[in-house]
Formats: sequence, structure tokens, C-alpha cells
Amino acid sequence: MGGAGPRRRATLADVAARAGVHPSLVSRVLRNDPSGYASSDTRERIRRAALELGYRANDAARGLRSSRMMALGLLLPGFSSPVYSAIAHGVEERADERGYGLVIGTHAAGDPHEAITDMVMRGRVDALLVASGRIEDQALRRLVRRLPESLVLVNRQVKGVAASVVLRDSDAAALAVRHLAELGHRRIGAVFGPRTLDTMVRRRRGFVHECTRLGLEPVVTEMDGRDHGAGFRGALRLLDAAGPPTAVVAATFPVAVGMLSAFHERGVAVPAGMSVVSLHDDAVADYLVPRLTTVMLPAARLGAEAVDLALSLIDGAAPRRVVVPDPPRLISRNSTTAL
Amino acid sequence: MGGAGPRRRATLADVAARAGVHPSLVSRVLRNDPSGYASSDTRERIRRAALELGYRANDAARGLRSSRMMALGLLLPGFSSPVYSAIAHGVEERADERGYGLVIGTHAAGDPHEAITDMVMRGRVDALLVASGRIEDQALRRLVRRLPESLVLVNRQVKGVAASVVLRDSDAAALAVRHLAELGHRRIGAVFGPRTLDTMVRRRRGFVHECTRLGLEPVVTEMDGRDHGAGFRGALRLLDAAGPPTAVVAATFPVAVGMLSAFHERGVAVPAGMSVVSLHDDAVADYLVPRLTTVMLPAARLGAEAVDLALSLIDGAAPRRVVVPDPPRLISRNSTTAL
DNA sequence: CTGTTAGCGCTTTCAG
DNA sequence: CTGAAAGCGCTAACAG
Repeated sequence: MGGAGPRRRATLADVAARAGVHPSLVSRVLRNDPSGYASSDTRERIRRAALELGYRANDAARGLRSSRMMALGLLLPGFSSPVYSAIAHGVEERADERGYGLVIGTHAAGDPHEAITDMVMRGRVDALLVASGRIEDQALRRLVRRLPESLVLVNRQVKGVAASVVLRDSDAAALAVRHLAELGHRRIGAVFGPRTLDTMVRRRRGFVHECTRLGLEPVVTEMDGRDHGAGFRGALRLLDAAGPPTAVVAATFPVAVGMLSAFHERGVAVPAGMSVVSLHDDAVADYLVPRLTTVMLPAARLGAEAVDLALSLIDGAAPRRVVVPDPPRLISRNSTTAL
Repeated sequence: MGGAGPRRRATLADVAARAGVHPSLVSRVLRNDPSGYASSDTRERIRRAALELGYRANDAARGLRSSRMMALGLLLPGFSSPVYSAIAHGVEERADERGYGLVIGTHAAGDPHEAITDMVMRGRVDALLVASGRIEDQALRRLVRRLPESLVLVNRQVKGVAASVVLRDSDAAALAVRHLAELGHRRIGAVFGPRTLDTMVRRRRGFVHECTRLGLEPVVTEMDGRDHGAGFRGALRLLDAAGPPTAVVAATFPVAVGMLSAFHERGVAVPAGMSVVSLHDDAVADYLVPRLTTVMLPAARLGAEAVDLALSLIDGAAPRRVVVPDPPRLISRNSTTAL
């Protein structure tokens, strides 16, 4: 379109002057405010003027006036985990659809409690999605007391915090067990992360419960992490146990990768000598050796639902607990086989 | 610390009233404004009042008044790629150190051009870091014309856009070649992504140049992507070529993983029958089968440098081209061996 | 259908 | 060392 833009950014007053109307009318028309019924001629003039000047409303002014910044905060433990990437993606997409911006915070350094409180206390964001296990329950409860209408837990539940969105983690673990049982495995192992993470608690519960239900012997190992290293060491521990399992469930995708590595190092063939199922799917599953059987959970949708819940809170709805209904789905690849 | 906080968020006026001074003085003292020299008694009263009320400055008001939102925008192609995760991490950390917030945008949907222009045009962020290859050079040039002091390219260079930060991609590729050559390989293959990505162009240049310099025969394959699938298909193509290589360089980490998978499927043992080096390292490298030799590039530092450059632009410095000086480092694992 | 008025909460002159 | 006044750009009543 036109040449070099003007020095100063165009304001509402500039648009109003150019269109020959009052600023407030411009505001109403440009926002499609119901009270902004202008003659279609005027509307047209305003629209054209705004376009010609490349007008963009100033978010700070708008936010100050309306006390709505049209932004959500997302607190992540980091960017590395594939699940959190998926969640972030889902959050971003839905927030965008709903016209909201996304402010990201991780908390590798500094006091996470302070940092996140600030985002909403300073009015930078209208609500906060907490998708991190690192903040203690205690801190979260204190937080929600101060910000009851603007805190949503993602992939986590904490007693005393009503607004949360989780997946069917327990069902996913049960499905993994069922798959293995159907293949004839009777002695099934599992590597879980620490009990301080409630996803781990729920997955573990589903695992143990389903084993019990089917009359199988669960061989559970709890590690202090849930990354590749934890999987590697957990697999070794399983192998060294009295009566090692013939099949294993990995609490997370990285854990599964670590286990694959450990089995290879110990000369245990997968799936011939050991079947492996991962909880949560990942794009790389198709390119591992062997291709990894997984239980897919809708992580991106988890993020989207969290956004919806947060926006409903902003609109005054009561906090509630959401379980994303999509059932876990088994994606059978080459890391599992009949006993 | 005390009981339930007040209904309404405390404002500067509230603090001033409680401390018995004028709001403007509170503002100056709390910001350590040089013109805010107050008697240490007054300072103390103000500080205490602010603390007691749990005062937090309103970012919208502050931003409106000072036209500095203390926030940076980061435009990513998505959250999936490990390199972009690392960049995001570096950006977030440094921005935080410098007191800046981080607004994330991806652009799976919608017109990316519009979306990013808006972030800064609306004053939501003070500058934009573009770490995405998906926006066309043309669009970027147009953009920088309108926002000369607030656009920084990350991991990318575009003619006409002065502010950019990149890594020593070319040197990394050369280092990979050198490593392979030292192991006695003479016929070295490589799988690169599309030439539309300038990282690919630079890595390819380094690869070809170093091969030539050492008198080796480069066998280059260009794919339309740079993910696992591209690596898989690229490896197959290399294998089917007349006179296949004995060693390969992968343009990205995911490409290397895809190649590993393809070699396994074709019964080509790594490293016995084929050596593999990846450009860029990743935490999972130690858990692949075999453990993957990589050339590490400081992706997180790339993000940090981009933040520094952006803030310098905001402060009025001239745009400049930064090459993160850290030399690429070979991390020798088990996917490469002497011929 | 359109204009007026007021003010969100803060920073920034300028006085004193 | 501290106070007063003005206003950033916008939206939200209320008039007309």
C-alpha cells in the first residue's frame, strides 16, 4: 500500500479528526460496540480513515481504561518437555482464537511464587495458567486465596484450588496395562516419577489398579525424575529386581526413551525380550528403534480447555474441575509384542 | 503476610495516603528514580506502606504513561523443535534478568505478518524477536521499514534487515566434516533442509566448502523439510545414490534421528557401516541407539544475545548483525567411528 | 445516530 | 527534599 508511514503512531483522535467525528464514536465503531450504531456512511468514513492511518488501538490505554488486558499468563517449568510444548501450543492457539495474547513465564531462576503473582497483580495478564509442578501446593493455595478468579491449574490438581484441567491419566495407564495383558504378559513393570507430581500419582494408581483387577503382578519403580535419565536408571533397576518383568510401562515419553536405551545396553531385545509402552505420544515415536508403542493423550486440547476455563472465570463463572473427556488412545507400533 | 488482602488492588494513591505523602513521591521512591531523593525516614514509611498494602504498580498505566511496556515479543514457528525450545529458554531467562516480560506468538493459524505487526504497533511489546523462518523475506523487509527500532531476527539473516543474531552454522558444519575426515571418511553425505531457510544455506556452504578444502567428495541431498521424516527420506535417498557415502552429516537433530531410523530399517549398522553426526546437540542424544555424535551450538545463548540486541535498539543504538562467538563444539559419542 | 465529560493509575515536568 | 498539575490514549456513562 502507501509509502512510509507517519512518525508518530496514529491515535484515536487522529482517526476521529480525519473522519470528522468524535473520538468516542470511532472507538465504538471500531470495536463494533452495540452502542456504536453509526450511519453506514459514517462507519465507512471511520473505517477508511483508520485504515489509511494504519491505526492500531493502544493496548496499554485500553487495558488501563477497561481493566482487561486481553492477555493470559502461562507458567511452565521449562520448554524442554514434549508434553509442555504441546500444552503451550494448545494454549497459544486457543488464546489467539479468543483474541487473547499469551505471556510466558518459566521459572528456572528466581522465586516462582513472586514472579507469577506479579503478572496478574500488576495487571499484565487477566488470568494465570499454571502448568508447572514445581510450585508447591502450599504456595498455590495461598495464591488462589488472593486471586480466586484468575488462577487455573493445568495438568495438575491441588486440594484447595478449584479451577483445574487434567487428562485421563489413570485411564491411560490402565489402557497400557490392558494392551500388555492382552499380549499375554503377566509380570508388568513400570517406572514412575516422584509422587510429588500428581500426574504421577494418578498414572500410578491407574496402573496398579488395572494390574490388580486383571490379577497381574505390578512391579513398580519410583524415580526422582521423569526424564531420559530416570527412565534409563529405572529400567536397570527393574532388570536387576528379583523376577524382572517381561513388559514395562513408562510414565512419560522421555522415560520410555531412556528405558529403550538401557535395555539395549543390557542386551535385552525390544520387543522380543521386553515390551515397552509409553504414556503420551510424540512425533519422534515413529523414528525410534524400535518404533515406540504409546498411549496418546490430548495434551494440546488440555491447553485449549485451560484457556476456556480461565476465560469463563474472568467472565464470572465459578471455578470448576475439568477432565478432558477424550479417551486415551493406544498407538500400537513395534515396541510391544506377544509374550 | 497477614490475613485476607483488600478487595480492590492498592494503587499509588493508597500507598501515598497511608504514608502521608504525595503519590508522585511514592512513584519516584519505589522506582529509585534519581529525582526521588527522599529523607530516609520518608523512604522507609513509603516502603512499609507499599509492603503492607501489597502494592504492585499497574503495568497498563505505567506503560501508557511511559510508553514502555517492559515486554518483548517472541515469534516462533511452534514449540516442537528442540532448537526453538532452547532459543525460547534463552530469551525468557535473559528477558527476565533485564526486567522484561515475554509475549509469545506462534503462527500456526492466521496471517503471521498481521499478528506480529500488531504486537508492537499496539504497544503490547517494545520490540519483536522473530525466530521463525516462515515469514517471507519480503514481508520482513516491509516490516522493518515501519518498525526500524524494534525488530530483531533470531537465527536468521535477511537482506535489508540490519538487526540479527546468528550462530556459527557454517563453522559447525565444517567441524562435522573435519571430524569425519579425521576418522578416514572420504565420501561424506549430508541431508539439508530447504534453501529458503538461511541456516540451511549457511550450514550447507560450510559443509561443501570444508569438503572441497579437504579434497573430499560431498554428496548433498536437499529435502523440503528438516524434521524426522525429512531425515528418514533423505537417508534413503543417500543410500540409493550411486556410490553411497560412508558417513553423513545431518542438518538438524531431528534429521539425524530420522536418518538413524532409516539406516536401521535398511540394515545399515551405525557406526560400523555408517557414521552419523548431527548439527545441534540435544539432551536425548545420550539415550539414542547408538548414542549420537553431535556438534553443539549455543542455542540458548543465541536467545540471550537477541534480547540484548533488542534492548539496545530500544535504547537508541544502531541495529547491527551479531554472530554469537562461541565456537561449535564436537561432542563425540557412539555414532561415528573410523572407516 | 453522535458528542461531551470524566477518569482508569501512573509518570513527568515544573514549582517551591 | 517534596508537592501540584497535567496528561499518556482510551472507554463508558450520559446527554442530546
